[in-house]
Amino acid sequence: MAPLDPERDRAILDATMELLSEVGYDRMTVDQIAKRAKASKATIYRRWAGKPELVVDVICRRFDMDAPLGQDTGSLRGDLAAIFRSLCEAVERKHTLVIGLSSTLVSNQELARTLREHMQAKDLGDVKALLGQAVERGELAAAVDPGRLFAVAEALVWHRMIFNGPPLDEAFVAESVDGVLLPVVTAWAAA
Amino acid sequence: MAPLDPERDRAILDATMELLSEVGYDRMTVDQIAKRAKASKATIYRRWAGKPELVVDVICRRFDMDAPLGQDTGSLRGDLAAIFRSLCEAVERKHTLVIGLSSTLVSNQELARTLREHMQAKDLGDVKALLGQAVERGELAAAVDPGRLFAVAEALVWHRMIFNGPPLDEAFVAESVDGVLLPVVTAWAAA
Amino acid sequence: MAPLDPERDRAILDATMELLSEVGYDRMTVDQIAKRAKASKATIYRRWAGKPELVVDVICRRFDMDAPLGQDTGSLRGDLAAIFRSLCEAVERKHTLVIGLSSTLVSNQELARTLREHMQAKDLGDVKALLGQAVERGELAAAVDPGRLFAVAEALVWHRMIFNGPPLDEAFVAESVDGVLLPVVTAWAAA
Amino acid sequence: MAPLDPERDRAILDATMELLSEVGYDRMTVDQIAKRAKASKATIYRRWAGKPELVVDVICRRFDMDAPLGQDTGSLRGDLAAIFRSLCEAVERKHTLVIGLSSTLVSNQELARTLREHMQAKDLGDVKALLGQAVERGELAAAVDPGRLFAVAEALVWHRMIFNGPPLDEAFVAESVDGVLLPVVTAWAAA
DNA sequence: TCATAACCGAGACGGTACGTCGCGTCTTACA
DNA sequence: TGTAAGACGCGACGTACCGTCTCGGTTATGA
Repeated sequence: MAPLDPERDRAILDATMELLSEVGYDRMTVDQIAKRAKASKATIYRRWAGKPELVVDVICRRFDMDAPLGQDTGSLRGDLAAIFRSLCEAVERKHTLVIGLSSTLVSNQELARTLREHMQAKDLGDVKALLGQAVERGELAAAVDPGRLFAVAEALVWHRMIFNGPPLDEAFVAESVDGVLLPVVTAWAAA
Repeated sequence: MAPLDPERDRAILDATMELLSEVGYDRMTVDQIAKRAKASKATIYRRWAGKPELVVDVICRRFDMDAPLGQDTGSLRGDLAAIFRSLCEAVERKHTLVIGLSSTLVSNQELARTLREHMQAKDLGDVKALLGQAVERGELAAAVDPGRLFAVAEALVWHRMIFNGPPLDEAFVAESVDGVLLPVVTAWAAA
Repeated sequence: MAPLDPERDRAILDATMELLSEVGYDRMTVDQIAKRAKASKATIYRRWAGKPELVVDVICRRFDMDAPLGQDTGSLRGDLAAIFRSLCEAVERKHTLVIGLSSTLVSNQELARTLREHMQAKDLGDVKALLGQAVERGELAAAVDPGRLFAVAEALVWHRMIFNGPPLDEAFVAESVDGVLLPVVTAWAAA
Repeated sequence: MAPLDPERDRAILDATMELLSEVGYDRMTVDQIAKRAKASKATIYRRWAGKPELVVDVICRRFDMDAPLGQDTGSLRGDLAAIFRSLCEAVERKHTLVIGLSSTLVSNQELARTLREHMQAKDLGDVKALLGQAVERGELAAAVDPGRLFAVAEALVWHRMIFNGPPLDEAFVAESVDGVLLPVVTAWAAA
């Protein structure tokens, strides 16, 4: 057992994940994590330098698990709405974690960068596919950069989440898709 | 001296402002604030309900001090760029403070709303003016909601700040104005 | 309340005293003390550097409270037995405290000396009186040093307590008085 | 190598001995012992039930190394003084260890008895011999119990050590032998 | 000769207590 | 009455030590 037992890693990360969702970052206690993971605090602190680092690790490892978010609905607007709705759900699930970390991120650029890297990643395949289908259907004049579009969508969702808070309802989806994403993507394709 | 001495308000707010910039929200202590302001903690807690509320107040009061951000540049694009650039600067100056607060904002919608109200306050007059001038110049088919536009701009800036970090350079301004703000505002005016 | 509240001192010292008697030094916890004294650990650590120092303080303050131990029984043997029995009881009450401290005493000569000073003190008035009465009754040829006699008695009691442990029964009293104290005091008087 | 390697015993006991002298019982750590002995904690706990037991064992083994303490000086007083002086030296060498153990001894009578058995072991032969010689020389009326006498001597030495601290000088030896041991042993022989 | 078994070092583990720190409340003395 | 000073209860933090355990590696018999 000399090397740190990966089984304990998992138990601790799981417990942390659960507690983050249940009580939030601030009210989550290291003792609670230890108790729920049937671990001791020493075991936790042997792996992570502190509570923020542990939570960052949780987020990093869990962020790639997103279910695929694209569904072919037959129209560009429908596809965009689907993907935007799915993004809302993902953010709504994780915003407690990320928000709770933000103050740490400011003072620890290392962690911030690591976290950012794990927050982007994939999904873009789906976005690219739906944009391609829109071109085929004649809804778009040309292909556009899926990453650039996704970034705008992400910006809208996080902004809403941070400044207005949950919930992210259907009206917000409609407003965002019709008011921003469709105009923007249309303009890009026309350029 | 019966009413709360406004001189103490200022000293406390100043001390808080300084410390926020120096050590960040988490590492800033109420005792530190009291000591630097040569005040007692009682004096602080007689005015604000707690550390987050105090900091929100700091931000609210400082946000109104923004230099006017609209300059008539003669073109819609120029005006939008100017206002966007000014927003970037404001966020760049304050992002440490706001980021440090975000975890509180999520769990305290009251504060979040208050903060948001103070963050847009005066800006909208300028935005509305520049949009009006664009209509007069024939660059826009109709007036559009300045708040809605400002929200999109804000989303882009904060997203960039949180996910990519500083700095916010001129390329980002151009990309945002040409790629998002102009298409969006044109679409809205055409609707 | 600015200076350390003496009322809290008392509550903490009392709680410590009780717990020492109930569970002993090793099993006594600072949290237990705090809880029983309805105090916080911070309040305790603001006054004492640590658990050993607190307990030494308890002993120092409580050690002088010994009830007078001499009763005139009409014979030297009876008086010696009474005083020896009373010493046994005192030691039996305090041995947990003193024993529990001994390892600390070794590494902290300062504390050790302080403790020693508080462990001797008075009582000798009673011992002197009974020895005087014995001279008057003709049981002793001359007066003897009460301190020297008390030291021998103390040695016997502590030795028994440390090496054999409790209880200190009547057989031990008889053996000590008849086998050591009486021969010794007789020899001293005859010299 | 099936039986527990005696070489490891020695290394561990030596390390324990050194550390006891250097930092005292409380601040001595099992991990420290293991590291200094280049052993693992498992190896230690395979041999001893715990830290106190290990230390008791250290003392027990070192106590038997005492140089023989009886020397025939030709007189009872001289013999008693010699043996008492030798006891003083032994205690002075070991008092740090024994003092450090006393709290354990109180709560663990088993260990206390074991320790006590090892502490008197061989000595009594010498004591018995010197008492016998005194009878032969006509200095004593009858044989007396050597264990009982040794217990009194031990009590005096430990009491002095605990309550007055080192050093144990020649004045103390004279006072003890002439003031206590001789009167006591004479009284016992006359009974 | 090789396998079986016991030892060994290393060090992770659960648990418990420690002593520290920060928040928000409260009390006192002064102006 | 408002203020400066600072003690207080509370509770989380991160550390240290104990005694147990699991892991490979090595040595020493006995099949």
